[in-house]
Amino acid sequence: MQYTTPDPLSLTLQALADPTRRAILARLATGETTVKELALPFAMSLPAVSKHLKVLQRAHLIERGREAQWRPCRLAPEPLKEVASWVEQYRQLWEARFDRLDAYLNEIQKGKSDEPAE
Amino acid sequence: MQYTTPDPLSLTLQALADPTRRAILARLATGETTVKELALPFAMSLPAVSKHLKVLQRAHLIERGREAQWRPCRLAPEPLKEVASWVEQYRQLWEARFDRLDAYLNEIQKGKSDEPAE
DNA sequence: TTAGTATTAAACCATTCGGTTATTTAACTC
DNA sequence: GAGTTAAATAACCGAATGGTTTAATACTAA
Repeated sequence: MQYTTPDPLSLTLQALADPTRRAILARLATGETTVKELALPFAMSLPAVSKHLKVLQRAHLIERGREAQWRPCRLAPEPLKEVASWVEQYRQLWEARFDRLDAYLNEIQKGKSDEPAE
Repeated sequence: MQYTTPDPLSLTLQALADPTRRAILARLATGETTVKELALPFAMSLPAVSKHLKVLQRAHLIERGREAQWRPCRLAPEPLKEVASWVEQYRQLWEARFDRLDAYLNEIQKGKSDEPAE
């Protein structure tokens, strides 16, 4: 389905960048279930859901089992760790920006704004 | 460039799902700079980098300025907040999984494994 | 005005994506 | 075996992606 396998983080993020797939993960967070049941809430065909599951599986965000004619899916949240730690690198940056805005608003409050927030 | 604008979180995640774009953000975390300078580390043409910047801008992850013939880019980390809070929803799940593995390993250590980790 | 620099825009290309319908495969049940 | 159910696969489609090269735009500087 792809020429060069992307790095794991890109693979994870790309899998997460679709609302249907995130909804599937949210459903699976409440417990293992079947493809048919996963497909129920969505206005799309079963094969479409099957493809989404394949993308999630390729990103190691779900694992599949076998039980008679069912192929139950369960959440595999481990790859999310890498997403969390990647985004945490930037936390201080967005908080710094907030701090600056805070400081600016405090200045305004006091009536003397000598350092505008951009 | 797109028919229906996706939801903001999908837009952000999709923008992040490319190693070039994440590298650009990492560079911008150290300070504002120009397109040409941003393009230097990459083995691709300038228009390619320009397109990546457009994607990041569409996702509101960067902002552009104007200074003579340069269009300096600066990081706009706010959308990452939503990514952080989305992924945090799952933290207890991946930690729970670790806990279960921990418990299992403890059982093994003791020599009696009556509850295998799946 | 002309030349140079920074950047974008346009047109193109191959691949991927997200969906469809129709067909297969696999397992169960009668 | 025949029918039913669960799910995947195949073949197709239009749009988006990530890249290219070539041309245009915007500004500076001589």
